[in-house]
Amino acid sequence: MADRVDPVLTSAGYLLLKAGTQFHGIIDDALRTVDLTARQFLVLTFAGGTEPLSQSELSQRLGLDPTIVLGVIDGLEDRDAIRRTRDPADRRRSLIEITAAGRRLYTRASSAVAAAEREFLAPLGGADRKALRANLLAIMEHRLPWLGSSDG
Amino acid sequence: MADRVDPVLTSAGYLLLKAGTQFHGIIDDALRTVDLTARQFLVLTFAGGTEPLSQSELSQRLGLDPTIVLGVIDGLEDRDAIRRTRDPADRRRSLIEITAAGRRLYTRASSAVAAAEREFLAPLGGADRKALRANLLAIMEHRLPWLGSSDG
DNA sequence: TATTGTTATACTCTATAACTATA
DNA sequence: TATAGTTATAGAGTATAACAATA
Repeated sequence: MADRVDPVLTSAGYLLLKAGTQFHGIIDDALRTVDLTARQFLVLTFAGGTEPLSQSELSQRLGLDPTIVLGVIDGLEDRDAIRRTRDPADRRRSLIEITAAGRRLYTRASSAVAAAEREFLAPLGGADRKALRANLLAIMEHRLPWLGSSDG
Repeated sequence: MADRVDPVLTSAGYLLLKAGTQFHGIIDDALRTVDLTARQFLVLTFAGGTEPLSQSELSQRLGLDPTIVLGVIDGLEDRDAIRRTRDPADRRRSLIEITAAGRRLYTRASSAVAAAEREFLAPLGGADRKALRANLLAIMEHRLPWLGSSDG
């Protein structure tokens, strides 16, 4: 099958590209029900982590320009989902923490995202889903160093 | 490992998102050696297919606005990589065909892309690479209908 | 002198609407 | 009347550079 189609169009790389952009659109749609963008959702995810992050750390992990992160943070702060606190140890840095309201929002948002992911991966059986995740993790682990594969 | 990281950040969906955007950057870099963008490369790929496509068909397959496709086509035509021909059966449509020079360019470009893909997938062994591609194909097949899984 | 966060500005990219020609 | 392609324009999104506060 698909013999008359250019091999590029069935390559892992091309499919990865298309899967990424399509899934991005899908979670944006799913998150619209809680009035969040994918980008805001990710900021909220990082803000809910164990250690508070500064804005510059956040921009590194998101792979976004600091000036863009700024706007996202402003929006989430206006909605009382996150809070800025000056770092006492270095008063230049502002630490981003999630609020109680932000946590409630995040709970609703992440269940919407999880549902969208389930639907997106529906063509795969359980074993294949697991294999896909493991393979993606193997590829991306060293590109997302803060996943912290082995530091105490 | 990674127990202190939010489950969202190790989910298949999130990894897919990051893999997609990072790989996009990687092929843009790789294609810079032949002075092409990822988008131009894909247009060239479709233009080199068995049947000539119109601009509107092209925009459907690329998932891009027709006005954007227009600009890409203009650029590739200026470089004599593709050629516009009026469809004799419907003189409103302009069919996009690849030229001989375009084919030479495509050959160089696709080997650059293939090398980038090999490097990107390097953490995976042969069996895992095959599994990844098969899983992505299973997910995307019905979302990329022109892959034509079974039409004569 | 370097860095964090911020603001203001310019630039690129994308989408919208209007137009021509074909059907 | 509807569609393919084109053009012009407006809008969103992004990056660049300059500034204030802190180190």
